[in-house]
Amino acid sequence: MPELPEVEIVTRSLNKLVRNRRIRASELRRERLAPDTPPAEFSRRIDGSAINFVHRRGKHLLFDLDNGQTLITHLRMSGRFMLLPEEAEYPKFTHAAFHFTDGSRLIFQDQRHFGLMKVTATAEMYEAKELNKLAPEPFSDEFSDDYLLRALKSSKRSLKEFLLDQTKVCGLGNIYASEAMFLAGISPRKTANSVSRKRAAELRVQIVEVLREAVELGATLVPDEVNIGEGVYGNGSGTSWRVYDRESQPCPNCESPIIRLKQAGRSTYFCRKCQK
DNA sequence: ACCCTCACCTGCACGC
DNA sequence: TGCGTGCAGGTGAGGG
Repeated sequence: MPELPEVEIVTRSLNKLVRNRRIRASELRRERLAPDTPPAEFSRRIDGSAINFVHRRGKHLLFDLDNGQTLITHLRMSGRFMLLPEEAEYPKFTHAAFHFTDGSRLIFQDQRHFGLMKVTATAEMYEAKELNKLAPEPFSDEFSDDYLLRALKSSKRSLKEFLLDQTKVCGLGNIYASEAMFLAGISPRKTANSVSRKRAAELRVQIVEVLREAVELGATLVPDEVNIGEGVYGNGSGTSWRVYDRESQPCPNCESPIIRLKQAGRSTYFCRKCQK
């Protein structure tokens, strides 16, 4: 389910729901969920600790524990956390479970099995391969016009592919990449290094804006306390995208039909008239 | 570097 | 009803 805004909402929800709860026992039920942390080690590094704080880096969720360890999680396409009462059965595709001392359980459920976890020392977590190459956070000062322009100039790929590269811009996925390019009026087919300084500045503004808007919409939803982050995409009430998933529908600006194309095997949506 | 395809999985919507 | 096809919000690997 995740691009940056959804992960941000999940992070906030988890902080409200499980911060300070103590994990009596953890269960890595599917080993390949955490290829770098075998089940016995997984439990040894987690069990008995309390969750100090949950934060986010790019699309990764980070659970800081009070024993100096951090659980790094990526939801990929279909991963989700659920907070289950003591008596509830595990849903299908439950790949990890965290049993709290109060009897409740946080479980990680992932139909498509793409999600990933890893336990690392908190002090070293930003050196982990999952995090050490990520681009600056879009909401930080580091994500400046100069940064983006320089990154763009370093790449000959299409702008769409550039925006999906988490080492160049982090947090965008297939939906918000299309949305940001539409708002900035730039064609997804343009080469990254052909974007002018002026348009790069506009693109930066729109990337931040599209993400900020989505976080805000997500934050207005009544949180589902079992299925954490449920309904966050499309602000819970059907799609609200301007161009994404709107092939052949009228452009919100000029009414000409939205085009769908394939780039690197993935759908891109844009308006031929408004995006040059 | 780049580009492309495939792989990892399941489920759903569609057309026949 | 069933069956095949293509698609899905993410990424990493491997080959050219």
